[in-house]
Amino acid sequence: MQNLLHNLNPEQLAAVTLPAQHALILAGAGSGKTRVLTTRIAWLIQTGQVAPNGILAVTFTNKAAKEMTLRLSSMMPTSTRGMWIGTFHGLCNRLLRAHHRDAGLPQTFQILDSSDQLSMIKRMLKALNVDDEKFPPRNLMYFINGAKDQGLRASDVDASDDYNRRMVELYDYYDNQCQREGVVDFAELLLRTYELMSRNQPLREHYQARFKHILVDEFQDTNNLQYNWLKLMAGNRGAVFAVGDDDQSIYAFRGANVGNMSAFEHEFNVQNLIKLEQNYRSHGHILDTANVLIANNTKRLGKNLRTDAGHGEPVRIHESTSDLLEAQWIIDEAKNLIADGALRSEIAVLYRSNAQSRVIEHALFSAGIPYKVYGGQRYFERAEVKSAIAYLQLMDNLHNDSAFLRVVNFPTRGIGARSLEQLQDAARAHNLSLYAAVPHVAGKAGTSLGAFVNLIESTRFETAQLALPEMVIVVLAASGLITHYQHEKEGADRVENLEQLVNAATVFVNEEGFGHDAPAFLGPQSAPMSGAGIVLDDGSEILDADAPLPAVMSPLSAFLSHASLEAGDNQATAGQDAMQLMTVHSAKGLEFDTVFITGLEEGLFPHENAQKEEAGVEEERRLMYVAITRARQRLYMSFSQTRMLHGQTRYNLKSRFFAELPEESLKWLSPQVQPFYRYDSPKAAWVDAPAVPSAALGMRVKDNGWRIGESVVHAKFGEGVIVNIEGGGMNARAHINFGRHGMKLLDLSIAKLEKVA
DNA sequence: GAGAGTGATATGCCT
DNA sequence: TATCACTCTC
Repeated sequence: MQNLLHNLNPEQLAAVTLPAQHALILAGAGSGKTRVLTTRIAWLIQTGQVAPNGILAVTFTNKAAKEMTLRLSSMMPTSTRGMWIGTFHGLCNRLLRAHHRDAGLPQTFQILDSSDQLSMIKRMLKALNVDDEKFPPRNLMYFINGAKDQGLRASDVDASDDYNRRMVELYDYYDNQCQREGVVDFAELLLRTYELMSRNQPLREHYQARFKHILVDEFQDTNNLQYNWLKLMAGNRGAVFAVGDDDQSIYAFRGANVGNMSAFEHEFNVQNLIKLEQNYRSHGHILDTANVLIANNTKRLGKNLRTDAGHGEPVRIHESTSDLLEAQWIIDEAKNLIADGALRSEIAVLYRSNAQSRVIEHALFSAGIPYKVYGGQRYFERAEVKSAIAYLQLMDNLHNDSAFLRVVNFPTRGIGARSLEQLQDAARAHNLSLYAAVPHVAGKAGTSLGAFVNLIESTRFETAQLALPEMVIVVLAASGLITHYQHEKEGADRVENLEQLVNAATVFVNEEGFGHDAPAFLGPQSAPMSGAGIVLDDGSEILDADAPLPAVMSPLSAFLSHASLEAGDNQATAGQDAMQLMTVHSAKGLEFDTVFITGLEEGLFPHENAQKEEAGVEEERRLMYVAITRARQRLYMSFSQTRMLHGQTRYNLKSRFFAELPEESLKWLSPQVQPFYRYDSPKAAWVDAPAVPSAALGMRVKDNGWRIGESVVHAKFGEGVIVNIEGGGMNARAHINFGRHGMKLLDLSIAKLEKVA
């Protein structure tokens, strides 16, 4: 025990040893949040306050859940079995499998990922003859997910006008279609579980009695449905231990509601609020920079990080004349660091949007420095893997129309659009799934479709007794996928990815505790009821979702869930020591010795789409805060006067955030850099910025004395950059980017502009 | 049914 | 600018 609590600072210790009541832990960046969370669990168990199966720990990502499990098992002599640690979606999946009947789902229901969902919506709109110009599939998807995230079914949504009424109808139709096919989207996993628990009292009480302690990671990222889900699971017995950082809330755009933190405090009458403000990650100047910046936000719960590490190096700021030179500077600087012994993997280059990575990648590539870009395509999202998965899905659930359509003619087997149209008509006419409607299609189309059905049937028969990995092998061959890609000229990688699926299945079966001989198909074996089950109103007893996985779902169903819920690593191929490139969003939760924050320009960071409302700018500021706090020892920030974006050169002002940083922690590296557009030194421009297109170099300068790219000051709008000049002489007018005041068109002979020295 | 051509479109992205 | 989804053509 002493061991366990050893080395905790007073705040951490206080948090870990709080009584069994609701608690809100404000955990700053680098303050040992995960440590507190895991130690709390270990402490609760070791002091005998709760049995492992009384613990429910919820995270957002699989990575976080794994990390937590890993740390716990190294911390505790007893195993972590019995505890529920997982993502919201993973836990809901488990509950829904165990209670699929009560939830109104088939045992083998399947999970749609976002792309499946979108194609499903497109298909539906086409079938309903809806104008997809007027109702873009993507918008409908956001509409549906947004509603579900609020806990609203179609019948709960208020539709004020015709357009929304139609959206609601489509939402309803979509839900029905999902139900017919036995598929659920991500939001549905949560909503369905929420509804199940609200409706079914014995079930609810069973789990409420069981989970005495509910711990939530990244609480600031919860949406309203997740918040209510937690409330429901806690009932009035469970103690909720919520850990989060309002200053790191950067996912409002996908429904996260920071307001849940203060709502939690009030609604749960939280008596225990603890702030973890001791930072173990960053040097002083870096931390000061973060603190001073975030203090500009008005809506905060209030928190200030401190460190025992010294000031360290100042935060270095670099200005360049073009994005190309910015990239070059990063490389020069990184080279020096590497020469001084820095690990490449400890150098991260962060940017606000993905489009910015290209220039940097190019420069790194030319310089021969290994690098990794985060955020690429993940394993289970690859087209060939999705197709293989679709065959498996179809075999597990013949009514999954999405899976059917994906593979019915892939590899091609002569089933064209016309045949499918007939099939879809037949399916609609008889209210059947596509698969079931095949016998209703006559003629040639019927024959070729029948052949496909035979293929699926015979493969099912052939694999009925096989274990999952063997089944995958058979399916890969029988489907013709392997052969198809073997004959394609660039198909070698794809064949390899497909073969990888067998490994993935093997690993999965072993890790999840299915016997490795367990037939993939076998439905759940009924687990012995030892009074541990849940007794329903009618006296019948059902499984606790805690029953061993094989009792809850077949290996195949489990594997398919896994493929949807964990699409795989988001990281580029691992391997050698390489520099790390990623967006600020994906850097959350990571840390590096050296961090470059690039593209700090008005319109980019803060992003122009966020500038309209104050809430948007505050979120951008939090994003900047996240970026800064990733750095341990060295932090660089850079911006560029010009940048190529969408094929156009943009002239940006430096980010407003610079004005919010503490000057004493900064070191401006390039005060001497002459802007290439300096009126009196056009020559220097060519030396500094060879990449800038001629139009930008003031070729259009007229006798009005102003040129494109020049910085100006306006009495009312402040500092700006001339982006374009129309006309000449007395009629000259200039488009000027005034950053937060936006783009203005000013008459040069009237507007009182001053040059920036 | 594959490949060329077109045109829209371009924050952030976990499950 | 570059990508992607989708349509058109042979």
